[in-house]
Amino acid sequence: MKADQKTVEEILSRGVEEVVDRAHLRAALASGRKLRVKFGVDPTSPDLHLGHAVVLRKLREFQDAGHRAVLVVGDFTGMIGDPSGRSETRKPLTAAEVRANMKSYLAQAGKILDMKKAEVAHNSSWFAKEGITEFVRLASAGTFQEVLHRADFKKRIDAGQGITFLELLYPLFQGYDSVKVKADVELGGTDQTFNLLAGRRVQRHFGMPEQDIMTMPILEGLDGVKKMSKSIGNYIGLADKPADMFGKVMSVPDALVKKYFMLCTDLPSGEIESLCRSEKPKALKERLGFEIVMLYRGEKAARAAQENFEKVFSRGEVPEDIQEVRVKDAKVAALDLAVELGAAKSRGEARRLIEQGGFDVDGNAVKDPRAILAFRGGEVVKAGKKRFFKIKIK
RNA sequence: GCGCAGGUGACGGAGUGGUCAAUCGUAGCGCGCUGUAAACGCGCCGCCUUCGGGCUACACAGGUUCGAAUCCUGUCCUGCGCACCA
Repeated sequence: MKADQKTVEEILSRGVEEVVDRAHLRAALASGRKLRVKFGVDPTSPDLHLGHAVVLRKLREFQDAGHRAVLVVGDFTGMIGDPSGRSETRKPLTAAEVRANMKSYLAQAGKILDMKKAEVAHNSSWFAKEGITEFVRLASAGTFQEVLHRADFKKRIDAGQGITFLELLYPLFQGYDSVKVKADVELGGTDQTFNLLAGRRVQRHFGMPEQDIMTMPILEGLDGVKKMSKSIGNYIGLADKPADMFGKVMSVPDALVKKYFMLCTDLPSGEIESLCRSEKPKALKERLGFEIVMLYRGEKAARAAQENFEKVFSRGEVPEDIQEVRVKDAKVAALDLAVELGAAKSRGEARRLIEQGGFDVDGNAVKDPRAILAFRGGEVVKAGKKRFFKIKIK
């Protein structure tokens, strides 16, 4: 395996926040040696989004350069819960939850990684076996002060919140994974910096060469401020329908478009630069949406998504494929229909939606919750700006 | 274990016997403007309602009172201090 210098530099820089030890990793990449690149998978999230993809895409780059991707499923550490960036103690997962999450996770990761060439390890396979002696040895790999100086712990301490022993130990456990899989490199988001560095320390403690670490920027979600995350709901899921994916990209604040291009598409950096200079924000963002959908769903789906967007949101027409909903009766009160369609969580919310003009049938706003609507089938009901339902009579 | 402080809606955080379904901010939702951007404006934001109102809520369980998120008792949970070094 011969790595040309350009590839090496691309791996080291594109969408990368920090590399430790940079010179060492550069040399390792240039050496032609096949590196073991570790990535820790959080078993709490069954659904992947573009934020996860940032790191996975980097991992894919390593794969393409001939290196070995090693996914470490944190099924054991998942029972502890990574304290990184957390403002409170996490509740542990059960074994069954972890299993179900991982199945779905790995399937989605396959859209980015070459799973045939990847190695998947579960850290329960060693943690469940190790004895207390090994635990004691591990527990002396780091110091208390070190951990307490972490910004996220400091914040919790200042805020008067609790931190459990287990959380304190988390970085060491994760570092131990690096020992067991003999990692040469470990990837993660910048929020993982501390844990990744702990991996180096633990490896040294166990008499092993230290891994290099590489951190990727955290991708902000649709709100443009908070980290993309499922629980906040500001994410673009890899499993989202093409139209949704495209639409969500369009709702990303302009300021983030360039970052998204760099981290979420395959366009060369130079081309991104010139596009950003020449294109208007809207056109630029459409291109971004197209590129992203294409990556996960193919060019055809990307075109369709873009056309659908033009049609529905630029021209205010009805989308192509609307969710068809069977309705029990041909005659229903607007309020009952809104609830039946799932347009609102409660009757009160549905009432509000209707009264405030956010509910219409074939383009005609219905403002009276009690209005009786008669359907023949095929009518299109719109709730808010984005949700459409096609009525089908049973 | 003892002492102190505290547990209020998605979150932050008011309220400390009636006028409290609970001020305010954030988030969210709808409408408007627009490029499903940003900024801004208006409205909404516990559940049900025949729109009169009804019901359930302020950790949990009891109690005092005509009346409690507000007072008392117990339980659970959280933080801080003390308890060893002094």
